Amino acid sequence: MTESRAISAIERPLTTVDVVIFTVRGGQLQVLLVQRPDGPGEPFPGAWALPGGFVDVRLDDSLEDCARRKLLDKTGVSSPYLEQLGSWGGKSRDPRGWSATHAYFALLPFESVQLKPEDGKTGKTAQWHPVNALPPGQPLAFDHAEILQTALERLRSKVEYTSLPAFLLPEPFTLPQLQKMYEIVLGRPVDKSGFRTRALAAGFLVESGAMEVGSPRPAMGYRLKDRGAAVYFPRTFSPRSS
Amino acid sequence: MTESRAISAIERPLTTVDVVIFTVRGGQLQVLLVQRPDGPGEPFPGAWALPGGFVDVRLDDSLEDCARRKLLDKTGVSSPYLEQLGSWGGKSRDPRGWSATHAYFALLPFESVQLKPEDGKTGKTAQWHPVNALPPGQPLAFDHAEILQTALERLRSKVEYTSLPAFLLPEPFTLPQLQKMYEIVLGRPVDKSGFRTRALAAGFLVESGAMEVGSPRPAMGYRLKDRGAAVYFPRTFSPRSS
DNA sequence: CGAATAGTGTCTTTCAGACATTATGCC
DNA sequence: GGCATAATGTCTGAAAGACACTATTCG
Repeated sequence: MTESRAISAIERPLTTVDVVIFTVRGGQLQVLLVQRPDGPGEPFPGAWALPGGFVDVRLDDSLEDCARRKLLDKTGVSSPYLEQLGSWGGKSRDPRGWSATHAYFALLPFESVQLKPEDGKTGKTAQWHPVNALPPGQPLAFDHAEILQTALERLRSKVEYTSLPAFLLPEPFTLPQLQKMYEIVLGRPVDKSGFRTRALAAGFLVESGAMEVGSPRPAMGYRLKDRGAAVYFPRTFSPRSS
Repeated sequence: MTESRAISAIERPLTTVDVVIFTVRGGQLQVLLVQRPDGPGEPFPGAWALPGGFVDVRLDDSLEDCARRKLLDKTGVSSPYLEQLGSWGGKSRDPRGWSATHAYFALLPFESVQLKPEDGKTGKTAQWHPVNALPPGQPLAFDHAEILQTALERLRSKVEYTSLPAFLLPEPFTLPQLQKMYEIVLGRPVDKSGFRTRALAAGFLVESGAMEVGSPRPAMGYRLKDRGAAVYFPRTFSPRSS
């Protein structure tokens, strides 16, 4: 049994955290990617990858702390929507050895991001890429394509029945703007009337006064009642509320 | 940057896998727990814990392999429903150092389990415990209470709109038996008519001939069309199918 | 025949989808 | 007034919840 061996004798896998950071820019869902460094011994040199890296047992009190640190480092955003996605681990995903990564996914408004023009030391650059138009002919490093795919599926699935897209907008926002976020993520139009009814009934919005938004008629502005958590819309198999 | 340090110099967290194994026995949802060993340096000696342990980089090709190995070891079951639950990691969850665990949850029919009467070497015993009546006054080891809680929430939530409870039954089973599984997990009665309609419409069942089941009238037996995956019932915000 | 369980039918309410209509502000 | 967008109203069909009813087997 593993437990009966001395702790120090146990061979420990490499432990990393990767973050799938989504935003919407120019009407498209985009993901933040960084380029792998070129140094000796570096795996996948020059390839695009999800931002992430080793857990630093001195800096990070927890996995989520680690994810937040990497997110802050790359985007300057300190409190986006952040959710654990899952973990991927095995002997062959990293040429340097048995490794396990803890993947998170984050949503943030494009306007809140301050990308560093260039990461001085390593020359690595972070860039937004439309999820439907990743750099062609250049597969992502490690198993990051699979992780990104899972993140996309999770996002699209949850958008069907949660308030997640609200975290893609700066506050305050209007209902038509929010509807657009849903449409962009889902990749299909959403009926206005039904959308409004459901969004308002879900009770995650608070009015914050009318907004000028560049269109003829001003619209009501809204804020999230609780930026800390997403709201789930009612599901099936549940007893009717009222 | 962590990446610029030599790989060998990076302090690696302990890496474990834990499995929350559910079954239904005696009309109750139960979870399999093991007792922590008593040896020197062992954390939480004697406490109940989720089955799990260190990843063995020699034995395990992947995290899921590791979970399956532990599951087979404890229950003798080789292909239950198995799903990743999430990961928990931090500096203080294990007194032996910074550690990260990858948690899985499994569903299996009670009848398929062969618990070893006792694990010879360590004297550890595995036992079923009703989730509503864990050993009183004895908190679970590590953060396993939190992991179990998360597993329960995930299970109860998914039961609302998936075929998960079917994995708690040996095949073939009848619709009334399946309905009972839903009711046990959800903790409330479910309407027979509606249940039958939805379950059959979801299309994850295949008829397999009538069964004697100890009740006056025989019932139709069913098997799962695909034991490899759960089926999701239709959700909201989606275009009508027909 | 009665008891017990399996399985079906019916009614009603809710609600999402589709689409039409009204409201408001700017040119 | 005309236009563009915001917001609301109306109709319909699908489906879930509730509950009544029929069917089959055993004693």
